[in-house]
Amino acid sequence: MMCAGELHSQEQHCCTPGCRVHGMLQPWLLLLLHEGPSHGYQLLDRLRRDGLASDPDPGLLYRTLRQLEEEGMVVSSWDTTRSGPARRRYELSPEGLDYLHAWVGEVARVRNQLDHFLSAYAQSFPPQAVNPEGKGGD
Amino acid sequence: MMCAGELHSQEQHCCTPGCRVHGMLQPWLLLLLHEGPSHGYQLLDRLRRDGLASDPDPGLLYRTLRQLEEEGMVVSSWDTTRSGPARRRYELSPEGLDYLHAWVGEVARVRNQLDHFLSAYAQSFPPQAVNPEGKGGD
DNA sequence: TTAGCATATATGTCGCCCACATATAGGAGT
DNA sequence: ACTCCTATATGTGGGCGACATATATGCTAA
Repeated sequence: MMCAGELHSQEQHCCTPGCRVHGMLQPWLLLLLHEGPSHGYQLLDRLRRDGLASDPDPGLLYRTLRQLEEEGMVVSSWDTTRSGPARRRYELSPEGLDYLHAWVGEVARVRNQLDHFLSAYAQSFPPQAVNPEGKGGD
Repeated sequence: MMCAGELHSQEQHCCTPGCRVHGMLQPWLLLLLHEGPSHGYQLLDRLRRDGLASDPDPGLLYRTLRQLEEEGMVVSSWDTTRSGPARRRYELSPEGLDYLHAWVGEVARVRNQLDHFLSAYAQSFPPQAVNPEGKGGD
């Protein structure tokens, strides 16, 4: 995690100003649900193991699922077949599938923007440039 | 820009929920300032032409520059040598240069995360997979 | 029995970044 | 005077993430 403040002072307990994947929870949930219906806690586990860099916040996850439901991207139903607390079973809707596809375009675009930045940086700081012309790099 | 709501209802005047480059204004400013001192309005122009996908918000830009100054990443001074309104000349500090380098690592990490998502998506939706085994894809 | 733990869902609060609107001011052209 | 361009700055509101906390079910150990 990085934050301008952290280079010269303490914390700022929150949300890492600076770069991070913002809003990637939604597409990850849509993608995981495309593989089959699931419930919040399980999605949390799958994200922990496979998806996001750091532990997704349960609060955010459940809020995001409810939001996706409000928007019609997923459909939920209570599942009380198993013992233990009732769980909400989420299922991807056709709209949700469309949304997932649309998301991918956005993500690819963002990735290209990051590439663009990294290229621009690489131009300003040529990696190990041993240049025969003798022009100074930095 | 994309927003779940936009697929089935109207607007939400603000901030594109969904994916976007979050917090990339800072590293872009640091990178541009590495090429030489500049002032806000000029940075805005350079970003418009070269950097970010969409017009950066002037308000955000000036706020970000002041924030970077508070954090010691840039140093500013008034420039009244030219006619017209006074302008603040921003210059990258050594700390700012360190910060830029740190940023690049973050950006690369995020890019890898986006790649990871795109790969996972590609696995779920194999591109044009004409599979000889005859197994249904979707 | 009751205390603790894992499972499972949910809300409160705060901070950051972004979008959009607006304010201020100097200088140039009409 | 009025408008436009340059240039900097603040107000306001929203979305998402981080962290804390509340709730309830069921199992197990003391």
